Amino acid sequence: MGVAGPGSIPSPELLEEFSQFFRLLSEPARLQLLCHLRQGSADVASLIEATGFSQSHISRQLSQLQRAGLVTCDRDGVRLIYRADTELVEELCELVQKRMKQRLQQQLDQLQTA
Amino acid sequence: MGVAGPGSIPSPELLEEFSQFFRLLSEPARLQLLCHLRQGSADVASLIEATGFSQSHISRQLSQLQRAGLVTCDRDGVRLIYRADTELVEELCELVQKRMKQRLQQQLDQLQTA
DNA sequence: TCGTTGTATGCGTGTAAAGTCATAAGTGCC
DNA sequence: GGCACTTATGACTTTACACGCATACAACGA
Repeated sequence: MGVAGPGSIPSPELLEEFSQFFRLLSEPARLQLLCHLRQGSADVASLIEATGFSQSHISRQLSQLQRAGLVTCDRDGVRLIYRADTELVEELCELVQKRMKQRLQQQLDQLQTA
Repeated sequence: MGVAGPGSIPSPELLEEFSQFFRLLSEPARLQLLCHLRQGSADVASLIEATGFSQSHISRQLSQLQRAGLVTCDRDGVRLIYRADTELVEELCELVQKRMKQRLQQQLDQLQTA
């Protein structure tokens, strides 16, 4: 039994929530930020340095991730130190990656048997 | 050790692939189609009936899902019977849902202790 | 309090993708 | 062959959002 019992369709609201979450991860910039934060907390300056994005862009993306609880921040004087809770994201990415590998392997097998 | 070794950032290409996959799930319409197909294979007519979307829209969404391997189809005469490989999607959604519950529970606890 | 530094936000632009309509392309039946 | 039916696709409009610039806001130090 999964997200909803077989035979039932999730409500539009729930579908919307799921899609909103996945939308967060559908932007390379946000995934990139999460990846950087995966290596440890970082202040905004270093994220700008690492990604090349503008300060305003990074600020917006981080606030989105923060709303979803994927990121938190503590103040260090004036600057903010961001930290990512990447456990979930890593699990999700691993599942997807596993699937990607499977698919590529299948395509490879098809080419070799042909 | 996760998607990439700690200390390394996934390549832009890999980030792009991940984000493309998540983008597929970031659209309620596509999630909805997957949910319907989760209950068993279905032809396009029934999907139109169930969702209210136009035929062309459904066709496009299904072709996107098909490219990603989340959906396959067999011919039955003129019409196409679609089938979903929803195992991955269900696992992903369960992880996300687990997280949603945690977050809501935390917020609830905060309200109750306050 | 004022200046400095760091972060958030209003505004504008550009682009990607949703969604519809009309129509082409494919499939089976006569 | 032609005809009915199902799916795919080109053209189009509309909407959502990334992204940067300028600027407002917040926090610290002199």
